[in-house]
Amino acid sequence: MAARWLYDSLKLVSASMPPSSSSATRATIADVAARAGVSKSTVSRFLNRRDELLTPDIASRVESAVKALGYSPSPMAQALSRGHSRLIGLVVADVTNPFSVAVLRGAEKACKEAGYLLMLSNLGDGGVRERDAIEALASYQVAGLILNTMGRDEAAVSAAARSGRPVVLVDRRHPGMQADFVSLDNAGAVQMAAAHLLESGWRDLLYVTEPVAGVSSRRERAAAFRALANGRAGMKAHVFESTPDKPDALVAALTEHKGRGRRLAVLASNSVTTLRVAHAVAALGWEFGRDLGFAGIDETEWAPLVGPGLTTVAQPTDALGRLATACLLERMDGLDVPPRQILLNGQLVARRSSMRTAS
Amino acid sequence: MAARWLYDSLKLVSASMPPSSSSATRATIADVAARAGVSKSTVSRFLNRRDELLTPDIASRVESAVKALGYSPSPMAQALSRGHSRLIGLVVADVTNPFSVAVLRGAEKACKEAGYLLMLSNLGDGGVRERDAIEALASYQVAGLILNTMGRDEAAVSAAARSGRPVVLVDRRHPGMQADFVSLDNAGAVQMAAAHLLESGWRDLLYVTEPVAGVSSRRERAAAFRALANGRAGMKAHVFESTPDKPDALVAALTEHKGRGRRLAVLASNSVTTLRVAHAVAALGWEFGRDLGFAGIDETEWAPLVGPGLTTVAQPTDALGRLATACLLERMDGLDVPPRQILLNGQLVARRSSMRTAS
DNA sequence: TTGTACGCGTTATCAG
DNA sequence: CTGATAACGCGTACAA
Repeated sequence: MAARWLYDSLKLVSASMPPSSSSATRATIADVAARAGVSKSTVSRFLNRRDELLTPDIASRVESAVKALGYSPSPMAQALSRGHSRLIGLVVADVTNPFSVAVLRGAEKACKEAGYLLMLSNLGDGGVRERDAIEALASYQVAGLILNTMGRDEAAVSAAARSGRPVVLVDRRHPGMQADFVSLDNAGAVQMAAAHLLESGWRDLLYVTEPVAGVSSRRERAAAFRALANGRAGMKAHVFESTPDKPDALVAALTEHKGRGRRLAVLASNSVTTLRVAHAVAALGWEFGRDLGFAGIDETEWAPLVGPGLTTVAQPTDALGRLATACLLERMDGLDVPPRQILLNGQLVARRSSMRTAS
Repeated sequence: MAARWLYDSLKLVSASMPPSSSSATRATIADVAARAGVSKSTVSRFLNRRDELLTPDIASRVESAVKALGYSPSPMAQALSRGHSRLIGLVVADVTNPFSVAVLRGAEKACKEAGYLLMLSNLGDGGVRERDAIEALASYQVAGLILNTMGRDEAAVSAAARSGRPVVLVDRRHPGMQADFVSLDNAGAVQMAAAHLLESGWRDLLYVTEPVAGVSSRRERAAAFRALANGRAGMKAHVFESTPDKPDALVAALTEHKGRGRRLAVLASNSVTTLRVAHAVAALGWEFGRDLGFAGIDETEWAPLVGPGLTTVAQPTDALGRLATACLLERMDGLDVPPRQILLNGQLVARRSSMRTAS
């Protein structure tokens, strides 16, 4: 009875308000119900499951009430009620990395198209652990998680599992995590770049990578390079792990390997190492194509502008982002198959850094 | 009475569950209350307003219950109840722009430190209007909005106002929007760069910008350049609006202005135009420092690597992002002063593109 | 087909 | 100082 009274009073209040008054507070489902002279459930049903038969009369009344009030449901309340929101959590190891941003961009587009919003969590160098990021996101009842992380945090795996939400990994695998995986075909990309360098006449290849420990994509690319090196005769191949703190080491490695022959080319693991190599080459006063061959994974807007132009393998970043989202959406939709693996091909963008110039 | 019965049964249920059982569903405040043998209100008070005196005994009981259950409140439910979430909405015109990403990074850090999460909305080229983005974010009860947008959408202003949340504008003003504004000191940056070029011996300055229509930062920078040009005698100054679709126009403009004298330098409005100019220069076979002086706003990781190194004015992107969030936090905290304007100084990074080389 | 009543997890207002 | 109870806005069995 008390509830009944309250309901009626609500009805009066909202009915006595000017139709499209810009009241400080947004219209609720109760307002719509009152204005249409029906119950909240009817409005809810009309909004969610239109297929369920509704009396045409009532349906149109609700419809016009919704329109008149400019009503749109509160995602928060929906999330609380349904147990999950229309939010997708994205954990990125480093938003500074152009690759991550490009993927992010693709994912954001796909999310928006599907009516989802993106919650972003960046694990800068700062202390925030992957596990915490995942839990923070999960506490917002995200519908799913896209992870592009360091991949070392063991606790992250359990946190992700505990969240009970579908997860998709991008670029970096996470041992033991039950999730779809979307990535560049790393081995293929490395082979493509290396083959291109060899065909262009370079004989000694130096693979420059960030420390591979713990990061699957780095490990896979380096492994592919090594495998390749073993396969071919008459080619020298070395791997150098570069760290940001001591650029001199890279310069030293470059000069050392160059000394052995006149056909040294560098294969850089990604845009970060590409940058380092370019710096080292500048410091040495060398020129790409003449003193050193070069190809690197990751296309960037500046690749054409450095030296004579840098040869790269472009990743399909947009597709990666979109596919990751697509996987998630399928899982949310109930798809129940074993973890999938989606590998996309890179595309070689040949520029002059890989072309041998008269010396 | 019915409620009482329900409450007791709940107590039993949760009490009969293994303490740290990984139940599928997270612990709620009711679970904690039951375990501690107190009411939900008490737990809530303990969590939110510890200052209100609590009996030590009860406090410790609640504390241990919280710990035992690994309880943490549901932000969703809190938002529903409080009327606002611990979410901050960020609308970016173009995540592809490194400047935006850098700001985003600073903002994300500051948010995380303050216990807020970032909801991202990118307005790619795609049809999504600013207004829709703001409304989508607002519907999630965001505590505040950081806007770095095109600034043309009139509807956005009203949408932001209607949201009732504090707003801070970054880099781009929005006419009529009641909000704090955080940005580079555009006039100062342009003056700094121009002065540097003139001091370095360049006499004819060409300012290259994206179309200024509707974007405040572009307009302000261009205006500053024009003002400067009027002030100094013996210096020629022109403005060129570059569009992405026809790069030839830029090449033409460059050759045209160069024809008039031998001391032409370009001042690029941001990293986007810098890229375009670099492409044009490459196409012309010119060399920075010898055939053309150059300075551009926006420091990038590749600036040192293009040609002899590009002179730039670095924006304090991280500070911009942090300050924007700080403004927001203050407003959320109730600060009620007229819209503020925070202008930060750029920093000149002199490289060889601005140094005249023997020709 | 439509309405009632309750639950989702918190906070806040009041009694006690 | 603590506890019952009503919101917050919505979805949904269940009843009618």
